Amino acid sequence: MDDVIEPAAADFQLPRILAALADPHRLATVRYVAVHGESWCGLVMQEAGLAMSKSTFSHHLRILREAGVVTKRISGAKGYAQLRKEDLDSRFPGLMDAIIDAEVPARRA
Amino acid sequence: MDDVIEPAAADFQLPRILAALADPHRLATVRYVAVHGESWCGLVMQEAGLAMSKSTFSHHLRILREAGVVTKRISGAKGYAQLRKEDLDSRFPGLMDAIIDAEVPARRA
DNA sequence: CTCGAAGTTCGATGCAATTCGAACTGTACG
DNA sequence: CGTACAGTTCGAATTGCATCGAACTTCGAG
Repeated sequence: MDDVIEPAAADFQLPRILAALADPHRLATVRYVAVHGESWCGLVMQEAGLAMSKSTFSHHLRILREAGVVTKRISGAKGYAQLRKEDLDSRFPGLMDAIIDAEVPARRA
Repeated sequence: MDDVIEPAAADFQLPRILAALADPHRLATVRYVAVHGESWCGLVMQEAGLAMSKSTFSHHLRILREAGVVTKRISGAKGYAQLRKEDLDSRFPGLMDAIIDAEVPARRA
């Protein structure tokens, strides 16, 4: 069921990581787990303002995992996503900090 | 003829910039001008190892310009591309440095 | 065991990106 | 002026991406 490959840090590919982060939904997801640490996927969807179906979110999370940006841990029926900050920093120092700390354009409620 | 919009730094959109950099060809282009400074487009195509038609390169350069990553200057019949380093740094400090300084995977000749 | 919650997978669909060649515009140079 | 060079634009073909609903698995709670 879970044959998603989460690559080792040595196998990270910059274009793939950038592509994973280039989608606004995925960027919001990454920002959320960057700030809140390991988070339950359901909460991420709610709190990160992602209006999409479960299957679509699952798809996006897969992209992030296969690029090496996040890991997923399963506990019971729930899944928890976490940013692979150390691995990312080891391969691309400063990249995630720059992206996470970037000024977020004001979003009107 | 040249109605490509090069956005002001204040209008930069992170997802768009990341998407522009996510393509290996465009990433190689950016890296080249980052190292060599303002460069003639023809040279960039040759030296950056881009095996593509002129029209395709023109397309990629447009993506980079519209995202705000590079500027183009026309001198006579030739065009010269330059990285908008200051503008990029002002909006996303550390981002371009991280990307430019990233270890490039060895490419076998 | 049964039910609901949590996720994944599977088509299908619609949209966007990449690529090319051909035709065009404009510059430089004999 | 005519030729070659530099680059853009325009379809057209191919491919990939985002999205959804439906069906399925798995876990936890009764």
